[in-house]
Amino acid sequence: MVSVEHPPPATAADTIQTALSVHKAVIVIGNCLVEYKGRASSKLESGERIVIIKEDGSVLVHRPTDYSPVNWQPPGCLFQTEVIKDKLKIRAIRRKPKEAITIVFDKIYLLVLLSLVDEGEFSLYASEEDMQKAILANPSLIEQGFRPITYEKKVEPGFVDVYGIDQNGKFVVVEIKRKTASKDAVLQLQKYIESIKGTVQRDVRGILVAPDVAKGVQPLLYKLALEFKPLSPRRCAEVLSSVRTQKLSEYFKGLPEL
Amino acid sequence: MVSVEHPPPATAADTIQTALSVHKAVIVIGNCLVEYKGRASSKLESGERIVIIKEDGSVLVHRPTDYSPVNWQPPGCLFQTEVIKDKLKIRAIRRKPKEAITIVFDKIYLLVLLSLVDEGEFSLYASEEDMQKAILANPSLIEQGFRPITYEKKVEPGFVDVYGIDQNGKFVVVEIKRKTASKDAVLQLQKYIESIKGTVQRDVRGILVAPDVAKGVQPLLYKLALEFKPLSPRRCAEVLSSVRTQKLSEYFKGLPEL
DNA sequence: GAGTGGATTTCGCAT
DNA sequence: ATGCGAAGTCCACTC
Repeated sequence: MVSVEHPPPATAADTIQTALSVHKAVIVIGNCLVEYKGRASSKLESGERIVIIKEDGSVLVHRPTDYSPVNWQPPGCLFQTEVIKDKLKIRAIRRKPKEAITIVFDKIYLLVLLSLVDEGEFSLYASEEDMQKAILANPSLIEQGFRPITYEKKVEPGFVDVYGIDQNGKFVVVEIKRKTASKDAVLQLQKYIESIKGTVQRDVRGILVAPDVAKGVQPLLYKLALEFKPLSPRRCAEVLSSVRTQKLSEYFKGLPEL
Repeated sequence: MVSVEHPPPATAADTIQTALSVHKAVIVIGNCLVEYKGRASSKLESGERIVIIKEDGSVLVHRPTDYSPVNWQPPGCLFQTEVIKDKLKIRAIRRKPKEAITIVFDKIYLLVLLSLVDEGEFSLYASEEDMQKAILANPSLIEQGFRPITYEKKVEPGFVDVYGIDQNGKFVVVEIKRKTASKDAVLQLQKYIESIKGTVQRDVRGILVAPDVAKGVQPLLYKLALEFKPLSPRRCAEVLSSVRTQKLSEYFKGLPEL
């Protein structure tokens, strides 16, 4: 790791170009302008920012506040550095979609060159997929006697999260949301049920699984004769922790055949 | 701006705590573990990363690749630093939703303290809102004789982007997408039309405005008797550039009353 | 404070 | 490659 305070622009330009060519990451802190043209266009007037260029060719321009970068470029950019009138100009270009950002520094406070090594594994729990897995692994989370038949079943308007039979032999369509379910979720579920009702003779129940429902959703559920089963992603992650495997399809093994 | 290479953990802890208390930004580069618990949970094993803590209490943990941070915290966090067994532990906590990330550094390569000043104005062109404005300012972008009546009109399933009358007095519902329109966009438009047809006696046309449509959308449009008007955000931004005002409502002024 | 929809969304998976 | 939907989405705006 190399860090240089207040490097002259020419030095900075060379250093950055070299670093990028050997796939090192670069951090530049200083006063700059940014322009973007591509899917949209943007202009950012002069100010002090943190710019990160990663070894995969992604770019981030961060202002002093906010979670999200004010300008950026996803991985895969080509770079070009240049000194114009004592200013450092960095241009990052992407094909497909064709777009580019141009960053012009008139002051550079700090330049950092890095070669980070990061083999650490990242695992995330309690996604919607985890909820799906938990239900397949432990169908009684829905209700006593529920038996899943398929997951991600294709019906005309889209894909049903989980599809199964209840203890009375009725078909059950399960729609899963990891957050408070909105009106949209209910309408989606309704669409699936309509679609399935058109193809089978049996009764079809619809169950919305979510930690909560938005206001005004409860009456809608009642009106459409759909059911709600409260279930949090956290709870699902716990249930899953004892039987966690890799793929969703693994959870499907051994489900009762219709 | 202060940058320190390889600071001892105790010094780093104090420095960071002080910096955060006076709302300075901090960058820490080193080898760390990250754990997150809140809306979901995650664990990130040991590796070298760039951590940015901004003055507004947002946190970013960046790996050597990728546009998006592997872990983060939106603005408004409270911080706590600590040294345990020669390791620097940083904890960022947020209420509402209740969540926290914990970052433990066992090696610190670089510590940077910053007080960035950034008053630069940011402007973005060619968003979906720009397309809406362009159409209101120049209705013939849709077709000869089209007259907008309202925008963001509330109908049961949601909001209609632009609503108007064609030269034959038929109602027109316009759905705008700034990217290739998917099946979803068409179904949304269809929902609006159904809803409006239920309340008026006149014919209602549906026009999907987008730079392009996804494969399989064309037949769907035909089947539902909807129309497609190709229009790019870029083109709209150009049209708009000559008449750009501030608010969407400004473009609505002087629209013909029904 | 909750609900709704856009984003230069990004990301991942399936076709 | 394209399409489709989820995301610890974030964010701004409305009610």
